[in-house]
Amino acid sequence: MTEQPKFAQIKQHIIEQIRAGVWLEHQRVPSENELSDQFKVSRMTARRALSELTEVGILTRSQGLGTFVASFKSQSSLLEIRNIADEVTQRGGDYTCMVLSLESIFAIAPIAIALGVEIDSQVYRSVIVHHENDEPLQVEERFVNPALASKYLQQDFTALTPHEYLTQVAPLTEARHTVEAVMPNEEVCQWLNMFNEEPCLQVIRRTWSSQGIVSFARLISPGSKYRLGGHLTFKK
Amino acid sequence: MTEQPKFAQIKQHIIEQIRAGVWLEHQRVPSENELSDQFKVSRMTARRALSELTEVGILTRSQGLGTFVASFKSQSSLLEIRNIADEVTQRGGDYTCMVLSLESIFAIAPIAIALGVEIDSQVYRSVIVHHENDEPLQVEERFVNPALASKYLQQDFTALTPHEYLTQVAPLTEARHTVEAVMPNEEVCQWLNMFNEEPCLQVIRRTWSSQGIVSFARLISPGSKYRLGGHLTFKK
DNA sequence: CAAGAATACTTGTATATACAAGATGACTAT
DNA sequence: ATAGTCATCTTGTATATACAAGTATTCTTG
Repeated sequence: MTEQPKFAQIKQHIIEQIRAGVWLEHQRVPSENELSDQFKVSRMTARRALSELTEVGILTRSQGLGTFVASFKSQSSLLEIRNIADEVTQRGGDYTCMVLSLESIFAIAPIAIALGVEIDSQVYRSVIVHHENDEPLQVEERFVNPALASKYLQQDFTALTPHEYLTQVAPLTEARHTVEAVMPNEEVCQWLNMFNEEPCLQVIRRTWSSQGIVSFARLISPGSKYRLGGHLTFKK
Repeated sequence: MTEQPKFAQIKQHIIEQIRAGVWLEHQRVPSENELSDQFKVSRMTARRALSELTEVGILTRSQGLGTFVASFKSQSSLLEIRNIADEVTQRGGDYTCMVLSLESIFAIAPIAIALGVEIDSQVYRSVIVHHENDEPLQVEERFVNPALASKYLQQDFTALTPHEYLTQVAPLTEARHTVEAVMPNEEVCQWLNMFNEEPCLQVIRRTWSSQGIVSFARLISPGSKYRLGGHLTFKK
């Protein structure tokens, strides 16, 4: 093998198809036999490509059925900022949300840069407060690149969270986030219904699709009500 | 195969040896041929066990040399609270630390429970402030189970961080942490040399070895100086 | 003694083959 | 028409074999 090994070439080909949006979430990918025909390799080699991509969570397989593109959700593993609606209902809470703002604005410099668009161009902005048992739990301020989600302003986010909607219209390929402790400003205090000042956990998250930066979100929660958890272990 | 497949049995055997502390960090594990002799399987089957454990970060392999138990560090992947000394030096900063306290105390209830020992029994406690360029960056208050690290009080933590020392004397098998935003109390303000109040990022971490809970640590950093980052992507 | 070659180990890649087992649709007998 | 069977697809497990390539030791040769 002068260059890359065959199984790696096949892996790369599969990833490219997914990144380019040719094969979408939950869609079937070629079977071991199809791949081995197509790439002129043995079934075991094609199998290796599929298996390794499965192990890192890009594909899922099921005996008798086939191999499928995994949902981006499952990618996330540890530092996933889980869908807050799921998180609340999962622990038996009552989840509601309020859309405080849903508009088109002119991007000031820091937002334009974070979204990779021109300064003063139009971008979409939403402000949503997530509640657990009617108490505000998290405020989500999100800026969206209109080129990649043109119908963002027409959505009903009490039914489908922005993150869920965006993963549908612009399949995610990458996400970065930072976690920090901040003091809420007045606006945030109002949104979260906080009377006395309290430190907040702020997650900043930017998401990419194959066409570019999709959105930039600030998720702010009161330190007393929200924490992130992580868990590492040896057992497989 | 009536029960578990052979490669899974071998994987389990390897994990057990590591959990039990029989095979330590960076130590060699049996080669593919040795395993295939021992378990009466083909080399490919033994290889599969080793490869899969490598892919999840439990082992590392190197052509011509052999297969080794990975360092627990590399386990961590995303939410790893990286060794702060490494983190600072890696970004070109000057790392120093001060040991403010290193003592044996009687465990009050919450600490005893977190460590899984009797209330009022003796536990070790250390308070260390980590500095970057002579500015305090993080305070680490740690409680240690003396049964699993009896010589903890004799260590020089300016040379080897507590986490590094503990992984040596009690190989880690599991870690849990939570991240939250808190307001520092007076003590912490003093430790971190903070004059005006500022929200802090607090990481609580408990670590396990095969013999039980090793330690319980609170890592507190000023929100303005420290953040956690995460990164998810499709490319392998 | 020192430099290089031979060797014996290791992991890495690739193939061909066999059978097991889950899923599905078509076909058949009741 | 419905229930069961069968054929055929899929992935899953397991083996035997071959050669490539990296590492370390030993042996040979100058």
